[in-house]
Amino acid sequence: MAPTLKEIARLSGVSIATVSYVVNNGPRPVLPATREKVQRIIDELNYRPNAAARGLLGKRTNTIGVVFPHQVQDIFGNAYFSPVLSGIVDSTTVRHFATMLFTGFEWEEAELNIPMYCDGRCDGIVLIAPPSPCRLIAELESRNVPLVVIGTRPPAGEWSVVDVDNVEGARLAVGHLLDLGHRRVGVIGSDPSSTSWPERERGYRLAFGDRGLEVEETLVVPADNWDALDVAMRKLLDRSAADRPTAVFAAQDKIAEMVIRAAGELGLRVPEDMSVVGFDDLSFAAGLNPPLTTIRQPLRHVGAAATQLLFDQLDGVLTGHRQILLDVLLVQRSSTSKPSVST
Amino acid sequence: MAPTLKEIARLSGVSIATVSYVVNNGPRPVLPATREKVQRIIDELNYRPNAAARGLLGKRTNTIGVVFPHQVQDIFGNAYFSPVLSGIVDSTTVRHFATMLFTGFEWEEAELNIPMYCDGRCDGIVLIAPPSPCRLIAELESRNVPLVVIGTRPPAGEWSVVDVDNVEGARLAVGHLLDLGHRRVGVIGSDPSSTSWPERERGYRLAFGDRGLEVEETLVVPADNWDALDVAMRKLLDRSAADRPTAVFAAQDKIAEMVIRAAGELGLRVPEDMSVVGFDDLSFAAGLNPPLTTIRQPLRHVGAAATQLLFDQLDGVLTGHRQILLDVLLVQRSSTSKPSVST
DNA sequence: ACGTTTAGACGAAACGCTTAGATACGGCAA
DNA sequence: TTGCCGTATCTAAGCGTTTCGTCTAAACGT
Repeated sequence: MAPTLKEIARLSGVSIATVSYVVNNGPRPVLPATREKVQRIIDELNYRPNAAARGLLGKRTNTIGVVFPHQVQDIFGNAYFSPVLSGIVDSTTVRHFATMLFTGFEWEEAELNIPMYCDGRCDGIVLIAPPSPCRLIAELESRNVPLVVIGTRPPAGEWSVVDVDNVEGARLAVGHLLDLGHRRVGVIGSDPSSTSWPERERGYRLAFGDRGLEVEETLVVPADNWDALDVAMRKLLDRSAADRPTAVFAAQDKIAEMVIRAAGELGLRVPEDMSVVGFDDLSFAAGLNPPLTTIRQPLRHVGAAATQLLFDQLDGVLTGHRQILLDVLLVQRSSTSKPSVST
Repeated sequence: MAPTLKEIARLSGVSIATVSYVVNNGPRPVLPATREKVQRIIDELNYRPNAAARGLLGKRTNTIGVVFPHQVQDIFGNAYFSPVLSGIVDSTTVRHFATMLFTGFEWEEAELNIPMYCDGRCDGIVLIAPPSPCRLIAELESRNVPLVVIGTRPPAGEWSVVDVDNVEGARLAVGHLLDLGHRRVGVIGSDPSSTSWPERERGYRLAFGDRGLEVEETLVVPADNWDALDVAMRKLLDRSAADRPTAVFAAQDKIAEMVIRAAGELGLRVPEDMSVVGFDDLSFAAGLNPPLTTIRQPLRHVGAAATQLLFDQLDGVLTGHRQILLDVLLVQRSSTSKPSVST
């Protein structure tokens, strides 16, 4: 059985208060001789203060919770979640915090029951990509649980958030296509469960505006949900050569993959007949055929920044909410080229 | 702030003991009328019992810890760890347990300091692939922390373990090669930090024995460590055509990948000039060129079984240690074929 | 009508820790 | 000598639970 303060106190002939002072270095002075005597016993018994008892005092548990309320088969194979979590764990480990994982459940389940990360085992929560209007966030805030959200922006600064600069990323991606000489640039996207799609669409429009060009509205093809994507894609690609876009900005790498496949089925070569740009730079993007030009998100950094923000909140360095937007990078591979002259 | 038992008791006009009985359904009877009254207040305030306080009573914290004491860049990209963890999290979530993650540190660090998963925040620990003689395991056992180890077998049943049947897997892999008609079958392996290599070598020998064949000792090439692998590989492959094995069993997929590359550099085609079998069936194996014939480990299942074993221990269903060996599967892809007749 | 059982509720101890308040004691100035 | 102060230590309260022992009053058997 694990030794306790009382045990140490008994063995070293002092009170438990004194032992506590030794363990925590103060806040009261301890005679060096006493300190050393107590420390020896502590080392001998491999004593570790009980986290539950400490937590009970309203003190820190040195634990943060990571909540990813989605059901995916192999969650850790998930190309988005995995590097983000990696960034989080790195940061917490450095500070000798533990990371608690809550995942594998449906979102509704978490909304309904007050979930277990509200029961005081965590000092704070990192919530990854929750749907946007969200009772859970309100609940956590009302219980004063320090909270940082990744990827879901608040309508009006109601919570702290770390996200990637979606607008700028899309602007970069589409700008790249326009600068290559493309004019008929389509965009296809969908992501009802997150705030990223509208922003990426905005970036698309900005890229045109930057260059004094007009957006051709028939080339903007949002899909209400993931299933509607196939239909949307046909709508965009299955046209006469004149109507067809010469380049497509897919708002996610996964969609880009589908676009490339669909193009192939229609007998279009990428990039000769059609350029494709993605967004995310998930791990599979470089392995596509052709390797995908895309926007790289600094996902590990997103995780690290969120953790840091949470720590700042815990330390009281930061009060109120803060929004952090991380920069994004255009990665040029082989799925984009100048439009063929035959246009 | 989160509501407490006392708060609920005050609001519903009963004692905290009664509220506790309501929350936990017994073990003492409560008048239905009282129960309902209390329950209403509980629902209203979204009360959740404080985990720390419960933990303090020597009761359950409903948390298990997962320890993976290795430093990898993208730990969740790790093809072994990721599915195992996935299996663990699935199982814990079903039982409404939380999963605590300890990783990102060097093994020595964990050995030295008594690490934080010994401080009572977890009901039990799943330890993934620790090095074999291991102070930490002893420490945990001495503190009566329920423990299940994945992948590292105890010399003599000192701890509970879940592992894949390495012997049988290697036997299957090598048997496959022998049954194809290969006789000069090499084996190359290394994994000083785990117990799997010796077992896989044993399976290799058994496959020969099963068929009344003799092992050619010059074709058995262990490497002391990961760096020595390159040398070992040359030793095995860089020979005259007559001396060279016509097939190689690589004790890990990663090694198989290296073997295929090395073969290419020597001008050997796989499988025409040399067959290669791996072990693990990590996610990249199917994507190799050629797609790798290998032994599939049921990794998610390993995680799930370990968790179940831990739960059994927690429930007192199981006392003492238990060893679970999971079955393994030969996955035939294109890196193996009959030996060319020109032999 | 009496003691005995039982259902239902309460009071309080205990879990291991932190910390504010109390105490003991030696040294110093008056 | 007395009083005061600072230092080192101790005592004890309290964190939010669970649970055991106790208490009350109604139900029971005789």
